[in-house]
Amino acid sequence: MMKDEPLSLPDVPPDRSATTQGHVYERLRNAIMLGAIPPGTSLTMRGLAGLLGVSPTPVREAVRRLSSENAIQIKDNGRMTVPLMTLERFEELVALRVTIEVHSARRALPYVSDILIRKMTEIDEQMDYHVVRQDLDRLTLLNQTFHRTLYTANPAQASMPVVESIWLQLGPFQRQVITRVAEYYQIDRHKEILAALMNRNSAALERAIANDITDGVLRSGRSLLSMNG
Amino acid sequence: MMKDEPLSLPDVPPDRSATTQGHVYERLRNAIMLGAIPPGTSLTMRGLAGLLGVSPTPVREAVRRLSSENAIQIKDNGRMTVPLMTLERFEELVALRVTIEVHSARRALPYVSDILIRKMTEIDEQMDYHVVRQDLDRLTLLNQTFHRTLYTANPAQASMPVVESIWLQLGPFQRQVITRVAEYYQIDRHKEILAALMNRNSAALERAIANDITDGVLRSGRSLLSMNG
DNA sequence: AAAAGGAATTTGTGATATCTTTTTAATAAA
DNA sequence: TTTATTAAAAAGATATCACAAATTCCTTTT
Repeated sequence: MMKDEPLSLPDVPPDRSATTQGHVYERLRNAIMLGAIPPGTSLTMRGLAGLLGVSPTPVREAVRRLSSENAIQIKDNGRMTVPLMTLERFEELVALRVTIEVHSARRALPYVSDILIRKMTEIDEQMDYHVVRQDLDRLTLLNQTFHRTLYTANPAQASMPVVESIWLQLGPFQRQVITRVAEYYQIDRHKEILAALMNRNSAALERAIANDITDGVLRSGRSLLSMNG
Repeated sequence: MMKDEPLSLPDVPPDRSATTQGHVYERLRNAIMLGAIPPGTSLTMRGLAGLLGVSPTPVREAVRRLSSENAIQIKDNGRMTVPLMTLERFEELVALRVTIEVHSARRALPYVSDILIRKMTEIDEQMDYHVVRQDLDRLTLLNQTFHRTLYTANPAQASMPVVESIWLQLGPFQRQVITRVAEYYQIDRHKEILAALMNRNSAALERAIANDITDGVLRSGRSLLSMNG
């Protein structure tokens, strides 16, 4: 059905004492998140194993994990793909992202310290730097770090795994968006978020988070999907 | 650390053409959801494999999936447990449940048909029946079916896996709550939900869903956790 | 009797072998 | 040339094997 391609997966820091399975998981996750595996590509256990230089066993385990996060779809015949994006699915994912991240931000706010705001400000400054360099992969990761830093301020938080899963599902498609739509990152929105944090203003924070996601992702993604039909 | 126990996992319909790994997953998932595996119990791959009469390989895959759903915790040494519940974690999970289920209900409403309401009414009637019989396992499953039926009315819905994951994390603890707190199921709330659906009243629906979760789960769970310290 | 040391067992992890199903290819038929 | 048929290759799934790390249990020492 689909032409075979070389498909080189980006490297990942040679994890210290991690298991092979864990390393394969990180590697695949990173590749999916950054769009290195085009949605629709047919993947095989043995193919991935060969590509990564390991046996099928750890690949199988890593893939199971990713399928539980809905990052990889396992079809009836056992073959796997990164799911294709549709306009409907996209809008659902973005709506869910807004709901959960607003929730996470609201519940993190009481735990936000000046030190944390400082840390987030530094991340935002790094982003400004990489925006100039047009380093899209780095920007994607830094943007996630920015949000993650906020949400995990809440020590008992239970929503982070959910957020990560949604990021992962949006990732492969996001990459297409970013590549085509310049000025993707709405840095202004990050500044809004930081301002709301400094004022400990929950309503403003929720608005800023929602706007950050909506403006950055929704608008550009929507336009790309409706172009392609 | 913890005394070994027989630990018998409830049976599960001998899935038709499912894989061993899939069957093990369903079996473990069911056992966790229904509280058959006491939180804190130390589990081993080979132990589970022996218990289920299969080799360690499919067990490993099933366990990886469950750990991705945060239903099983894999410790540094590779040993596994069903995570213990704390008051903080509990409140976070319930809050997240409310947020996501309200979201899911709101987005499902436009797709709700009279036939769907009829189906949900029938499920609710089954619950009334099992409340009398005090069949707690059946009630838990029926309650989930009731909610799932609503949320999946939205054909593009992306939140169901998240909801299922939260149910699974709440499950083992829920079971303790149910066992001790009689009259757990607030059937009245289900009637409220059905009424809101019939009126296609989104605000009322969101209120009913939130109340259903809060009254049923939060109150009783909270009391149990504060009793135990 | 309590603590410490070390061997034997158990366990997680990963690779390999085997079996069955699915794909792919090649060949034959129309 | 297109379609069917069938044989070969590849792939998924599971059990088993091998190995290193962790745990358990027994012995020895204090």
